[in-house]
Amino acid sequence: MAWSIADVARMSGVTSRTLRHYDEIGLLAPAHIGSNGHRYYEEDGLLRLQQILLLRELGLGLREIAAVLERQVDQVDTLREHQRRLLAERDRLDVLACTVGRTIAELEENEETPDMGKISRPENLFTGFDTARYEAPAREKWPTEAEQSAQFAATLTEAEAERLQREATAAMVRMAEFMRAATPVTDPEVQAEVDAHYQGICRMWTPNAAAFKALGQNYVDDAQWRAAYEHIAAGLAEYQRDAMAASADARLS
Amino acid sequence: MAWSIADVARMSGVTSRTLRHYDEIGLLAPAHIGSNGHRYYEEDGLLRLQQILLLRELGLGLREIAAVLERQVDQVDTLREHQRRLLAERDRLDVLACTVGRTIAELEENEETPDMGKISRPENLFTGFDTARYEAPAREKWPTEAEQSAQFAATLTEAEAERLQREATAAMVRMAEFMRAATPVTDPEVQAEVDAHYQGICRMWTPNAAAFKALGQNYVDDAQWRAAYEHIAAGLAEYQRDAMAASADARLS
DNA sequence: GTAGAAGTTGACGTTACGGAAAGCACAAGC
DNA sequence: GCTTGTGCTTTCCGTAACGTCAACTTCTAC
Repeated sequence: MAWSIADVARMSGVTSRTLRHYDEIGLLAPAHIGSNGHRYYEEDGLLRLQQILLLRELGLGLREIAAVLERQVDQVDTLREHQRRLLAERDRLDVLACTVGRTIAELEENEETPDMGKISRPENLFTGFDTARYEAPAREKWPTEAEQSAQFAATLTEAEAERLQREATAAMVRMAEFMRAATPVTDPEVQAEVDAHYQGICRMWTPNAAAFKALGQNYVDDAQWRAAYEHIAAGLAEYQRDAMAASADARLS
Repeated sequence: MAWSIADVARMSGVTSRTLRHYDEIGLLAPAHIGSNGHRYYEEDGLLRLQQILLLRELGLGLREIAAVLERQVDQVDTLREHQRRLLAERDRLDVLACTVGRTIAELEENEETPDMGKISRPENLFTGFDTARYEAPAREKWPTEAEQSAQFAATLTEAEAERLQREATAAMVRMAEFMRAATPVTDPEVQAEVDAHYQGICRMWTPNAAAFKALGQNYVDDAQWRAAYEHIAAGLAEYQRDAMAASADARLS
C-alpha cells in the first residue's frame, strides 16, 4: 500500500508543501519515487511522521526532532532542556506583559496633559537622566541647595527639560570621546566641558569645590548615575569624577 | 553636533549593523550623509532611536514601531493589543511546558520496559486508535464480548498491536477514498473493505447484525472515534457507519 | 608609504514553511 | 486529436531582525 503525498497530507493534517519540505531537509523521505517523480509513502513513513508531529506539537525544532529520531540524543534530556526553555520564555513574556501594562497605565494617566502621544519620558532615555532623580542623592548632604534645584526644575517646561537632557547626553558623549582618546582630565578641552557642566548646575545652585567634587563622586557611587555613564562607555563615571575633581581643585575654593 | 554611526551605537547599545538596518527599512534615517558616504546622526535621531528601543524592549515589531512613531496608529491601542498577544503566548507556553512535563514523566515511567525510546504510543497516533479505548464504549452493551476482546488484546505484543493499528489506519484511508469518489456503500469494493473490518473484529469476538450496526453507530456517536474518522476526512464516520449497516443487512443476521 | 581603524555596500544565513510560477503526466469529454 | 482539469513536480521569493563575512574605500597615524 503506497500513499501519494496528498493522501498523507489528508491523513496527517499537514500540507503537501510541508511533506516536501521534510523530504528536502532529510527529515522524512518517501519510501520510493515513481517514474513520474511522484513521492510515495509507506506505513513506516507514516509512523515516523506521527512521531515528528508529536514532537513538533511539543514545540521542538525540526533539527532537534531529527536528532531525537535518529537516536543521536536522548529524548528525555532533550525534552527536559526544552521544557526549561519554555518556562524561561513564559516567564519573560509574563514580565514583559506587566511592563507593557504599566506603560499603558502611565500613558493613560498622562492622557489629559496636552503632551499625549509622547513616549520619551526621562526615565526611558538611555542616560536615565531625570531632574527629579538628579537632586535626590544630593539632598541628604546639601538639603538647602537641593531644594533650590528642585524649585528650578519646577520652573522648566517639558520641552526645556528635554532640551537640557539632550544637552547633557551630548556632553556625556563628548566626555566619552575624550576618555577614549586617553585625553588627560586636566586637558583644556576636557576642562572646558566640565566648566560648561558647572555652569549648568549653577542655574540651579552654586556648589563650592568640595560640593562639586562630592557631586562627581556621586556619579561613581550612585547606581543609577553610574549606570547612565557606564552605558555610554566603560569607566566614564570615574573619568567624569576625576575631571570634576581637577576642575574643582583648579578653579573653585 | 553630528555623531558617527559608531558613536550612536556606543551611546544606544545597539550595533552599527542594526542602525544600518533601521536606515535600510526607513525606520531611522541619519540626519545627513557625508561626501564619503558615512552616516551622521543628530539629536532628533537619537531621540527617535530612544523611542524605538523603548518600544522594541516591550516586544513590538519594527513595523508596528514605525506605525506608532509615524502617528499612523494609536500607541495605547497598539500596546493593549500587544499585551493581549503577550499574555496569550505566555499561556500557550505554560500549557506546552505542562504537556512536555507530562510526556517526560510518561517516558520515565516506561523506562524500565525494553521499549524505551519509543514515542508513538497509541494515543498519539492521528487516528487515536487504541485497543483499550476500542472496547470501552461497547462494554456496556455487550460486556461478555468486550471481555473477550480485552483478553485478545492482552495476548498481542506491542509490535502486533502497532501493525493492527496501521492496518486499521490504512483501511480508514481506503474508505475515505471511496467516499471521496462518491462510491455507494453497497458497492462490492466498499463491502469488501467492511468484510475485512468484520473479520478483524471476529478475531476478538463475533458481533451479530445488530451488534455490528451498533458498532458502526458508535463510530459516529463516540467523540474519540468520530474525531479519528473526521480527522481523515469529513463525513467519514457516517460513511463507515452506513457501509457497516449495509453489510450487516446483507450478510449478517 | 603603509598599516590600521572605521566606514560603506552587497550577499548569504537563520526557522519552517506559504505561495506563486511554470511545466509534466494522465484521464475524461468533445 | 484536442482541450480541459487534476495532481504532481521543481524552483524561487518572502517572512523578522538582524549576524556575519567579504570586498572595497577613506582617513589617520607612525
